[in-house]
Amino acid sequence: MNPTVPPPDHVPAEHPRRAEPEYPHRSAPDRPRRSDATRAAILTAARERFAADGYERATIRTIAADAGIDPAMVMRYYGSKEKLFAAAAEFDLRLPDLAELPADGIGAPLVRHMLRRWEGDETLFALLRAAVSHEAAAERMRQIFGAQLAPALARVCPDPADAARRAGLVATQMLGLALTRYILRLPPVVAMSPDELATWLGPTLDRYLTTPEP
Amino acid sequence: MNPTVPPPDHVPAEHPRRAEPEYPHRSAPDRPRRSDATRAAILTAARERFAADGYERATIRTIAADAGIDPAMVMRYYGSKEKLFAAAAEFDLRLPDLAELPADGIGAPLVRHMLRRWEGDETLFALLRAAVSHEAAAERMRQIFGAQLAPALARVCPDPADAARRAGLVATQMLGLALTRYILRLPPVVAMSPDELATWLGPTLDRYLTTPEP
DNA sequence: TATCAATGTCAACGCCTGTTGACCTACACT
DNA sequence: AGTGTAGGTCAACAGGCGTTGACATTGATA
Repeated sequence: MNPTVPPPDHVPAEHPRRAEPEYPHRSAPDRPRRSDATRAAILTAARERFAADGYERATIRTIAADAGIDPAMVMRYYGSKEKLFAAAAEFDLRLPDLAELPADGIGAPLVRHMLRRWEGDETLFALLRAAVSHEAAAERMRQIFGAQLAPALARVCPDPADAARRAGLVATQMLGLALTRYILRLPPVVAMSPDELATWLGPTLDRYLTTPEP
Repeated sequence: MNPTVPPPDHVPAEHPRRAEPEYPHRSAPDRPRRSDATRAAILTAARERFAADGYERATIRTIAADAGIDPAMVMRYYGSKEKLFAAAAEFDLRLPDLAELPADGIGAPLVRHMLRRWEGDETLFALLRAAVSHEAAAERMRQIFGAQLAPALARVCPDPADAARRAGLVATQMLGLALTRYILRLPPVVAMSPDELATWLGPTLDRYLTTPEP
């Protein structure tokens, strides 16, 4: 034993093994990496699998197989299944500026926008399927609600004080639509066209947003 | 070899091993069995676990442990995890006769009834959590919709021809409420009282049920 | 060209799962 | 009293899971 070694009162640090190198010799840390294609393929496959199968049935192995790479690469680039999901479940509702719409007719366009968003991006499937039995995913949904939907709706609420409650009411209807149409696939809800749905649900949303406190 | 034995061209039947004995010597096949308490304990534990964890995270082993018995008993009495879920997910909405209510005020009582039903019986939690990533459970939800909700609502629809569509619209709102309040736990929705929710959502349901085709 | 980190491959680990078969125990009937 | 069967226990199986470590290959930099 060499008595000159530093005393062991320091933490052995994170011991990052071979996780996610830091590129210390590069000037721009966000420069494109040679592995970007692989990372993207993993993320795409992950979204597909999480969307189709939910969190627990989607496995690292099948995701890797879909992406045409080794399961170990998934661990290398994303650390764990949990973190892979967190990366795959990033989502932007892309809500338009609702103040530009006629104040009493926001509902129908909003329904149409959400239907397009659901049908064009499977990330929301992945999120909802996972959120139902996975607390981290549920937290992510609450976050999207609080950071994206609620603020956008607050701009068109007559009384900003209870804007959160009104946004919550809107969420019950919008998420219920997605659940019954895309996940449970209740036949009558599947059969209706986006325009029909907008016509029926639009006034509901308008009432939740603008009707004075009952 | 006895040549009088029947020729072997018959199917060896189901080969039920030791599954679910038939009680051939008893007169009443549905007489109470000595194992009824165990069966009930299994079913109760199964509902709790399926409700809390969803289909895949709920394991036969933990369910058996909750019930204080051996995992093999679960297999003996219910055959497989799939069949255990099918047994645990039996559900009756217990909808009242809606025709007895004032025709234009069905919505609010209906909301209150459904909230009571959700809070008093975890079976619906089990069903919804499982249905999102389990096709058999989704089919069960469609079945409850088609056999219980839709017929009850059809009795109060002005035009029975599109009663199914109106029931579908009601389902979007009711299931969306359950999803956001009990599963995702969106704070504003959790915070509202049953009466507040009935006041807000009641008119929505009334409109879906009674408004002329838009 | 030599070097070394980034990228990728392969095989295995420990754990947990649904399910099964062999084996006891205790009750209800004759 | 004796016997057959329902009820219950135990240990193991085969397979899948997330995850890891050792090793090979590639390509940009020096």
